[in-house]
Amino acid sequence: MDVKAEYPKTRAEVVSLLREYNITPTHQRIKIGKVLFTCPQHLSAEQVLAAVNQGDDEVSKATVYNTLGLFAEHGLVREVIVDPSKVFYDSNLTKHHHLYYSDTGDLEDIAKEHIEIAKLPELPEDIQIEDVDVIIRVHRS
Amino acid sequence: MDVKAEYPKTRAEVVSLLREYNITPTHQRIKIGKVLFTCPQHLSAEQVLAAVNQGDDEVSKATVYNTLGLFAEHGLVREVIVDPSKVFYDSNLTKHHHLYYSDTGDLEDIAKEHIEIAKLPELPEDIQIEDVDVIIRVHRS
DNA sequence: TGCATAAATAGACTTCGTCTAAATTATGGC
DNA sequence: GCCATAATTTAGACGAAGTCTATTTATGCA
Repeated sequence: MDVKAEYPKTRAEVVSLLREYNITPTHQRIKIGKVLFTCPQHLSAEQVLAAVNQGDDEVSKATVYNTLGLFAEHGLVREVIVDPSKVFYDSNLTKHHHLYYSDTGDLEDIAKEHIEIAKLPELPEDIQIEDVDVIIRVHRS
Repeated sequence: MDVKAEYPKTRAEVVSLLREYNITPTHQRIKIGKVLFTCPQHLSAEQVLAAVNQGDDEVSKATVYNTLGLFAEHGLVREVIVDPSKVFYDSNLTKHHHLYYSDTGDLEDIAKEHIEIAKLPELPEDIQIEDVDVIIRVHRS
């Protein structure tokens, strides 16, 4: 199920990843993909925008937001909603959970092996589960 | 551990609830408390602001935000971060989890009995857990 | 190459939330 | 009750994240 987890990804690898997920590879999308898939990480849209535009203005704000939304829709990145002020895009394609430091805003992965959900509620037939997010909110004492 | 779960709460009950949680009861805080504790519910700050100011302007925006933040700090309400565009304040004081309909934005409670977390990761000594949030994100098919 | 469609863009705009400095209200000592 | 002091509230300016619109540019297919 999990995608081949090799980082960083070359331009060609990003292109095939996009194709695999039915996303037409364009100049901008590849650029954004290369940033995201440097390593498994959590980036905000603003951070991606900044990273992509090192030096010259190459990709517009609208495109970054559109692209991240598109990637998330197609399952290429995961939206992580833990910070009330911004959403993070997670380029770790394996299933996992999150540890959030509310004092610093740091976000870390927790491998799925470390959390076991033994029971889930039964849901009506017509309901599709998108995700089961477990977020452990902590702070340093 | 769970607080007496009676809704709606009278003015006097809200006042003692505030006192119990070491919050000086003021006119505005009581008014906001009465809105929140009408029943167990999820309200955004904007919704609380609107509810409190039915008719005349009685409580300012700044006070609503300050008060909700204060209530959350003291454990009187719980901040629920599921919607990237706003935070919900949950007046259900019992432990529970959440079901979020990403298509409609609806948020429902899941009683803690329906989800069992069998294993949690070990965390460093100096880390305090604030909350373990489980959010099931769904949509109607 | 030409045409139709998809994608990208600048920048105005919206929304949620924060901040500041002033005004109001409560509190405690006398 | 009266004053000093502290706590709370306030209006409205401000900020940040994200959306929208109208236009331009790129892409792909015949």
